[in-house]
Amino acid sequence: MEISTIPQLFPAFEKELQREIEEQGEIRSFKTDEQLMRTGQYFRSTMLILNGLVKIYREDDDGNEFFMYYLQPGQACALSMVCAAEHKRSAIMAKAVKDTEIIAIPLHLMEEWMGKYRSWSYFVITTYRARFEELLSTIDHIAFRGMDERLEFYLKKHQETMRTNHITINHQEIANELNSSREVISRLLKKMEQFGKLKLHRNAIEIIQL
Amino acid sequence: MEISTIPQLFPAFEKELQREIEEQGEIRSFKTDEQLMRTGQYFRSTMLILNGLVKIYREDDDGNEFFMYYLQPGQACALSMVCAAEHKRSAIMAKAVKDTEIIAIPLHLMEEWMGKYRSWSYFVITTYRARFEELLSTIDHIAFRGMDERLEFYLKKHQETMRTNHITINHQEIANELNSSREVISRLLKKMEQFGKLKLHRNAIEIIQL
DNA sequence: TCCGGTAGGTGACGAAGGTCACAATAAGCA
DNA sequence: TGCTTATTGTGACCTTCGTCACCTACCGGA
Repeated sequence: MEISTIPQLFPAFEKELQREIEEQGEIRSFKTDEQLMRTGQYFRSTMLILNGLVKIYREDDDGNEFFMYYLQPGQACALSMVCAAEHKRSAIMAKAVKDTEIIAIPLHLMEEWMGKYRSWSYFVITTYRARFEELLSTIDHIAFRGMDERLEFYLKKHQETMRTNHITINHQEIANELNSSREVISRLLKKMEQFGKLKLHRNAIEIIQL
Repeated sequence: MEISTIPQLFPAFEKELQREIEEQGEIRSFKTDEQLMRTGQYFRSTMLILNGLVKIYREDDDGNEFFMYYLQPGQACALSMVCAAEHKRSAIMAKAVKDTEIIAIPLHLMEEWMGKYRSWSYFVITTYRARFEELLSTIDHIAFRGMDERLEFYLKKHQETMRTNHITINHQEIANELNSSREVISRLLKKMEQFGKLKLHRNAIEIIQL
């Protein structure tokens, strides 16, 4: 795993802020598939992604998990900001999809820096903005689109984020993330294969043309 | 319409900021059912609600409108902040449901105040937070719940926001806002009436017990 | 090589919800 | 009062999607 430094990942931050992050932030590591946070958990810190890759899910009471968006190195979890600040339970679940390192910023620093560093308050706002857009786009899909379009969008996102046409995943997992069922996903994938959009393998999907 | 002053609506703002808003903001009035912003429009300002009531919708390409949440006096449109700052087209539509007055803050002031007034940057972040939560709850409903639950939630929200058990609306409009069809809504409402949850009238619904 | 486990394929069926056609009311107005 | 229009009610039918049952293909280890 390549080590990325704070200055590299957050070049817009003031030198002083970068130093504070390095000194006061607590680095935590997660293995692939490990959960960074669980639904119902309380937050006492917000987290910046250093390296790896994280997926953010919404869960309902029955444990269904619904994939919302990816978090990449250099990004922060907007939800952890919301929850930390409001002393509320987390309403989402975050899972590492690669081995991942994050740096945790305690709540009191987060607040303090808001007044102290312009680049920090700008970063926080930009983070909200970006996630806001993602959520809107998610709403679009589930409100207006059918499962076929949503599946295609899901694969496209995966392809772009992982920068590969070879997706290692099984149908059941996709079904979980789209809050659907394995059979439905299998059928739709088969149809897409017939249209020449992709090729199906065991435990893997090869994207041809979406 | 009662006139609410800036200090009354935004008591947390510094005196100086309140004065700037009064001096530099541009007050605009909208009649009931008038659109405050349309999908595809560019923003050059953000808007604070002074009085009245605003509904925020997401629209798709075919003109279907999907109700997301209410904005009340003292609140701001988070989306207008996003869009204004990113020079992006609006992805949402806002409609006055009562006669409404807003005060428009030009983009450059919005940015300037971020550094100048702590209460302003706090306000902006709180606004994002609140809308973020609304969106998450919206996603929950459309991802995990059936139309029956969503209809009930919709009526509950209306009841709470308007502080009345007498809702003046027809079935077609509800269907539009939930991205469903009139017949489905009529059937579900009828069922709810049979359960004693409400009473149906022409152009109106009387809520008994939700 | 055999066997068990996992992944994927398929048909049958049902529920939810969208669509169409048309009937029944009620409100408004000439 | 009678006509017109907007609103609501209803049955038939279709599509999408979830579920169940069961089958097939493949992989990996004993």
